[in-house]
Amino acid sequence: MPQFPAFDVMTATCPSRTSLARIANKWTAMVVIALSVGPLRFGDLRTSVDGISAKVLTDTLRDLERDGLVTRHVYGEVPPRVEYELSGLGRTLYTPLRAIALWAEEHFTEVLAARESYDARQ
Amino acid sequence: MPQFPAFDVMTATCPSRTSLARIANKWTAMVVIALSVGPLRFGDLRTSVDGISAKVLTDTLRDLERDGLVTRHVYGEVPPRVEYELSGLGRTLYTPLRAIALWAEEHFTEVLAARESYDARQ
DNA sequence: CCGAATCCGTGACGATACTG
DNA sequence: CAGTATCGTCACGGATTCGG
Repeated sequence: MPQFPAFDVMTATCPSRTSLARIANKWTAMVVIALSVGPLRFGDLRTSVDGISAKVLTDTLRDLERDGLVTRHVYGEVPPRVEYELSGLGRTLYTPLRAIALWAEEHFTEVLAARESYDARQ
Repeated sequence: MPQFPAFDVMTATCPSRTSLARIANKWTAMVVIALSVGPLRFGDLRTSVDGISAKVLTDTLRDLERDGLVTRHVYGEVPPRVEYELSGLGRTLYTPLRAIALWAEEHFTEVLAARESYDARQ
């Protein structure tokens, strides 16, 4: 087990908590991963991130835009066209998020098995 | 930007979503990181993860135990002593989680700056 | 048709008090 | 010391409706 030096995330006063909180929600990771292929418009994101509702996708994108992770381009067309793209900062987030997603894909069978045996024990 | 092949996390039916959801909450990452140094008892965890309440810590530990990420050892002593330890599976989760925490610590200034300028714009 | 705004329920989160 | 019990709040997330 590694040693860790200045553990700022662990102290409640440190503002790094706020950027950790941004990631700690249901959809952020998937949206960022979906955008990692390049700019996508709203509708494509909606089908790419399976199961997300329109409202939640808008909220997630607003938050990501507010935190400088995503940029938003509106084209004055009919029908309307809005594209979302990862910023430079957003791209730095992609690698660790992808690692989390890979972990989830690799280990979910073990997680489900552990859960089952835990529930059976009660 | 990289290509991704079989993107199971992105499909709503895939059970890997459930293990992704485990990480998508406020405290899991910090608790796992705190436990990465070795076994800790409840009280030490409580002070290590600054700001967490007893109830929420218990809930988080229960969930982690249920999913096989943490083991719980009760020593029949007075006063009671309970130690929590990362399982093998839990240790595989540490690396990606630590990467996320590092990202948060490295980039929170940029995030806060972006947020400020976004809010000023409204 | 595409994207945004409105309403609303649930559940995570948190404070406090209490028990073995 | 290591939790439980109870209650309150609030924001996340979902169905629906609106706008252009």
